[in-house]
Amino acid sequence: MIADWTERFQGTAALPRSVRDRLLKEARIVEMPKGAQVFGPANVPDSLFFLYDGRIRVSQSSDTGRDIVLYRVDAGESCVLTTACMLAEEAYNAEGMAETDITAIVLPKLAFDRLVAEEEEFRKFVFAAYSRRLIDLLRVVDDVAFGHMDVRLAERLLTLAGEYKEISTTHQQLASELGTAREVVSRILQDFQKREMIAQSRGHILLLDKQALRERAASN
Amino acid sequence: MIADWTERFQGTAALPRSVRDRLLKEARIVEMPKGAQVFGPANVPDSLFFLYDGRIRVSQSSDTGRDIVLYRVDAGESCVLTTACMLAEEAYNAEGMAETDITAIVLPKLAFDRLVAEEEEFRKFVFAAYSRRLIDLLRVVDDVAFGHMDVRLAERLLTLAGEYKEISTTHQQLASELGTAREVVSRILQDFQKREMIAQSRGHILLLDKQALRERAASN
DNA sequence: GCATGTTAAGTGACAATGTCACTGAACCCC
DNA sequence: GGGGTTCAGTGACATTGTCACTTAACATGC
Repeated sequence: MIADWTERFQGTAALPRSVRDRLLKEARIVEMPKGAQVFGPANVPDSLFFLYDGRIRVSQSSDTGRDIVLYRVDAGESCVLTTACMLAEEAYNAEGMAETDITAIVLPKLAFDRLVAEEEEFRKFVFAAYSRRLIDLLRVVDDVAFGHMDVRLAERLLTLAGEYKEISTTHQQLASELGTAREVVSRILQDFQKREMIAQSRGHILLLDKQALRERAASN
Repeated sequence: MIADWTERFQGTAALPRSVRDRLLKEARIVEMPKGAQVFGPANVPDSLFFLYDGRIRVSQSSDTGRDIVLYRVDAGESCVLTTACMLAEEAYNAEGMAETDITAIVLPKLAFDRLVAEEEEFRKFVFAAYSRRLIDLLRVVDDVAFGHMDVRLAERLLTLAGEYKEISTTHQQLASELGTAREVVSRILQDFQKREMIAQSRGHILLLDKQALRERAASN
């Protein structure tokens, strides 16, 4: 159980005790299992989403069946794309998917609006969240429009591995990260393998030479 | 001279007279000639930008010299990317360029913040502006990652022409719209020409068969 | 007029990426 | 251990990106 989730968010931790107590009453705590769709074209929420724990992957699908990951929402962040979707009339096809089991705080639209009006700290938090996502998307556009696939893949491998050396993922999943086709990922990974930067087995990739990958990720 | 610019914007026209009068005092009116850089990496504004008249093209540049247009800001809209840029620490490389002579209203950050706090109408306007841009960027990502160049080019030709039949632009400029290379645009336009969808002369494109272009733009 | 420089557009070769249809390999489960 | 399923490898080809170059259109000064 969660004692006081308002501790967890930069935008709420700085608020006066009275406001936070009100929030605790008004918000709902939601848990979802890994793999659940948090939001999507058929499932547009009407509230603000704070991610208390876990990670959400926000991706976009083409009608030809290819996917691309736009960004990830980590614990402590809010997911503003949902609020954007509320306002948008147009059809769009972004979806949020729970990448781990998640715990989220759902704040009704009305409470959200009042909070934005009354609390400067919270306002800053919300605008920062929007800005953060705009910047994230600028980065995606830059990568997709101008980046080379081997560079992007090297970069993504390092990100996904974090401090570890092994990644459990399929070529198809990597392709869906980058918005490309599986065959392209296979080709590039084979090249990486030939250069002994990685080793592969079904569903697993071992990063043998992170330094070389970092160099590749920084090149071009 | 502008009599009362608050008439012009959805977010300000609905405000009480007293608030609008205060705005008229606090905001500054700025004019810029066609071709001027409204904002950019070296020129980050610290205020909210309302575009009163004209049009701004927001584009992103790669370090290899290619460009892509992200969206356009029309009269009556605000440009929130500037506010996003304020908050972002990271280097980004989007720039806003006056596509016509423009007249803009510059609202100091402080006045902006107070307005967001006090006026629900204005708040709605600001959030709608953010959402609009997020959606625009989603569209760009979708196009670049999954769209075919001939389709995108046909679409862009129709948009740029509007109700007219002729466009005055170079292949290079079209390439910079779409984030591709001039040679690619030349190739595709030659194909369109062969099919008698367009006619070309140096610096000009005549749309002969808009219907065919629309079909191409809708295909794939 | 004409020479000259500049910008726009065309061209061919090649590399990188996307698409398709298929094969082979690893894993799962009974 | 057989049979189905998912994952990865392969070759052919289409599209797009890159490079180095040529040709054409326009602008300017004489």
